[in-house]
Amino acid sequence: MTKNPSKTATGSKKPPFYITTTLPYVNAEPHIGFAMELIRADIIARAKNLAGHEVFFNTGTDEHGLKIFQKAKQNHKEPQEYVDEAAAKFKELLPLLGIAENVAGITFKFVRTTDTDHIAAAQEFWKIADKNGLIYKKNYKIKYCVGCELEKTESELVEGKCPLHPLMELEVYEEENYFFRFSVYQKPLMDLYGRGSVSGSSGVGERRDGDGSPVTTPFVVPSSRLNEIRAFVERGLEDFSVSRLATKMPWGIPVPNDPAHVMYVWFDALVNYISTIGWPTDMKKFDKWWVESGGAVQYCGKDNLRQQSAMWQAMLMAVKLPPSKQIIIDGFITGEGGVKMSKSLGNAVNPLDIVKEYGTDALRYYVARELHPFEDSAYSPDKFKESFNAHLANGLGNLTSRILKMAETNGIKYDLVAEKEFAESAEYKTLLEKYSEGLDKYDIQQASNSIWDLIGATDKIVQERQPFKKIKEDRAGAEKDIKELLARLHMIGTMLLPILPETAAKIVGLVEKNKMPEAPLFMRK
RNA sequence: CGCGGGGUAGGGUAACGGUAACCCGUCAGGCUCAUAACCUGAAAAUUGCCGGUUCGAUUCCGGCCCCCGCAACCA
Repeated sequence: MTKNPSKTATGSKKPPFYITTTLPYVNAEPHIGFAMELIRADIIARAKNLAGHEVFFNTGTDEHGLKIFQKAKQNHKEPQEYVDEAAAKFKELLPLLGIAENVAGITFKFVRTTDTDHIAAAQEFWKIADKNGLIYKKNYKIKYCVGCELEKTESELVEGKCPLHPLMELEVYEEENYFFRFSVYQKPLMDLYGRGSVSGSSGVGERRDGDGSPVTTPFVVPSSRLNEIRAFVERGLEDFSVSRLATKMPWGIPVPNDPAHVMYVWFDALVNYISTIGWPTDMKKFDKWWVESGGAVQYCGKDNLRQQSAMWQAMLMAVKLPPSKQIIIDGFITGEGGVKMSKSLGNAVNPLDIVKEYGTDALRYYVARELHPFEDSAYSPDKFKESFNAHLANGLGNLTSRILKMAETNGIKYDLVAEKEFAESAEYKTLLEKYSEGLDKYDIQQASNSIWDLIGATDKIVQERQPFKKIKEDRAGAEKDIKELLARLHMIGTMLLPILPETAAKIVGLVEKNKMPEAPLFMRK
């Protein structure tokens, strides 16, 4: 088997591919950050599917825990009622973002941590980890600020005091909790990070893709995040609490054989990555999507680095399951000037407002090309509008109009001979390499840039060869030019398929039917 | 000395030892197939500060200043 999917011989089966987002916690409205994560995962899912892989695409909602319990109470609702409504809201987002819910070859799943099969899976997971000796009970010191009437974590304290009530002594009491033996996984985790990394490959038990080829990209992408988690694990790990007293916080999955405790939400939520693909009841399905595929590619924000790349991996080891395939870390979307987005600052952006004004593909374009694939990026309405006008209206949309107008009025049709010729050109090969390499590295911006390189080069050709003028004295020459332009446009549409599915399908369709768009693809704003 | 990332034209980014590149915006010219779109050209950066290594540093080393995450049970 070859490592490069594009080199796989026709007919040989490509391994299944599994990609997932994190499950957003439903204590707040869907925000732009989650929309971004979903769009990116969707682009990768579609691209893999188009490249011939069968794809499983998972997303959903995380619905247990104290914050949700409190939020439900605030709204005078039962927790279940509250999360049902919240989950529905997140689900509504999917079609507006153009998520591949109904695409042939992509199995889409929206998992909720309150689903009965997820609850059963989380309990089974706990039982196995417990049986393997990785869960134990111990007294846990709680620091309680009487002033706030709240428990305080170490990170909330300033010099050992509650910053809001620095004159009051914290009450300390002990509570029995279950703990996970995270500490024993320091070495195994370091090994995991070492393997498959570009530089420090150990050569032993390398991570393998479903077809047996070694995974050559780092376990955590980008590699700066891999360094970060490595440094964190290297400093030593402490066991972490994985339960809460049900009397204090009943909204969670009951701990097996101990109804006095519920699972801590992280422990519960992370299991979704395998419960969603049938573990532990449908092991055939699980094997396909977790074992044959080489595990999940997990998109998450940088605040999730530890949970995804350390805690979850250790948990998998505790139940003797193979690790995830890769963790892809996103940056955050910030407001203008890199200021954190927040409701209180009033600079939070609702993805639905953008979709309403500009359309689904415009938002997808912005995420794909204007946001840094791994670092923080600033969003501003002005920037959005500028890039929309420059690249979607003036760039892609206008190019489509001008080429199809020439083709339609002169009755010149797209044909495969011209397309084949262009596909064999050095120009196209270079672009395609940039495009595929970008997608392989999860650098969606690079992949998108290659398409806009082609758009720019094609605009230039129209200007230089002037087929609209040439047609008057040299019909054959102009026809050849226009056929090449049509081939180029067709190629642009094809490359755009995973990124702007709706627009891409439209372009491909128009070229094949030799029809000029009835209305501009993107109206200048 | 907690850990990590970063400071490059008006804005956003790239290059990472050898004339500082790209996109947006601005200005001038060209074209008329196209969505006042498109093409060409120009202006615009002493690459955070100070010192060192080097024939030569944005790029390597040391120090300093500033910004942004994280610092574990916060989902």
